[in-house]
Amino acid sequence: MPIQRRTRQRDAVFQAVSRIGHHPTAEEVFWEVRQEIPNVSLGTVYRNLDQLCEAGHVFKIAGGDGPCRYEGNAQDHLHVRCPSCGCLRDVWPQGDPLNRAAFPEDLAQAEFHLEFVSLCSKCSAMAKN
Amino acid sequence: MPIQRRTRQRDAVFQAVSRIGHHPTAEEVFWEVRQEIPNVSLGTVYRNLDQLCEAGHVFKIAGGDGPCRYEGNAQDHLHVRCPSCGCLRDVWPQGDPLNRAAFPEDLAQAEFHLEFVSLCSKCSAMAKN
DNA sequence: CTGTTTGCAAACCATTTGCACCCCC
DNA sequence: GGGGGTGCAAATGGTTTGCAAACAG
Repeated sequence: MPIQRRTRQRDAVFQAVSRIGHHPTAEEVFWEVRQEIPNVSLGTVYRNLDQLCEAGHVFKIAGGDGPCRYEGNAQDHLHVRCPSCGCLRDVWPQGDPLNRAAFPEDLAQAEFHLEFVSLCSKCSAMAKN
Repeated sequence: MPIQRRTRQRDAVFQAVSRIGHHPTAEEVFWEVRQEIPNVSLGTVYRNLDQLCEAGHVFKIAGGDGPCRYEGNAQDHLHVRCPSCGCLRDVWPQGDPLNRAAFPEDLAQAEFHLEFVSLCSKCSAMAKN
C-alpha cells in the first residue's frame, strides 16, 4: 500500500468532486480539473479518484448502465437513479432503510447497496410531450 | 418494436440460463449454448439475452465490477454478492425488505435495487489460510 | 417474399496499465 | 536519489453494431 502523497492533481480532483456536487462522472471531473490544470490526463483523474475512494474521502457509485459516478460526502443517504438520463438524486431516509426482520441473521452486519429507480423530473416532463 | 420470432438460438439461450441456474455471465451462457449449437456467436447470445430480458423471461443483474449476470427466475428474492469472486447467492426475505416508513411517499411505488455484499463461503475460507 | 435473426469482425466505451520522465521528501 | 505520481498512448474487457447471408412466418 503506497503512502499517499499530496499533489496538486490530487487536491484538484478532490475539490472538483466536492465543488460539482451532483454526482459527476470521471469525465466530468476531468473537465473540471482541466480548468485549473490544463494538461491533466484522464488516467490521473481515475487514479486519484480510486485513491480518494480508498482513503474514504470520495465515494464511487457504480450500477446502472453508463459510467460510474462519484460523490464527495458520504453521509447516510441513498440515491434515486433516473433510468432515462442516469442522473442521481439524494434521499435521506428516516432511520434504518431496511426491514431487518426480513433477513437471516448473518446479513445483519453485511454491507448493502440500495437504490431506487425513478424518472427524474426533467425526464418525466419530457416523456409527457 | 420487432415481433419476436422463435429461433433455435433463442430457445437454446433461454434453456441454458435456466439449466445453469447459478447466475451465469453472458460468456458462461455462450459456452453452454455452444454444446448444442457449435457455431453460435457471442453477439447472438447477447442479443437474445437482451430480448429475453425485455420479454421478462430472463433477468439481468448488473452492478459489481465484472460482467453482468443473468437469471431465469424472477421470484422475489435478493442477492448477496461476494466482493472477492463476484458470485451471487440468493436470499428469500420474509416480507418487505424495506422499512417503508424511512422513505418519502413518492418512492413507495418506485422500483428499487437491493443487494448485500458479503464474502461467500469459499472466499472466506480462502481468506483464513 | 419481407423483415428478423445470425455469424463474423470491427467498433465502442469506460477504465486500466506500461512506460519514461518528473517531483517531493 | 528513490519511490510514488504524472502524461501519454496503447491495451483491456464487456458489450454493441454494421453488414451480408440465412431463415422464419
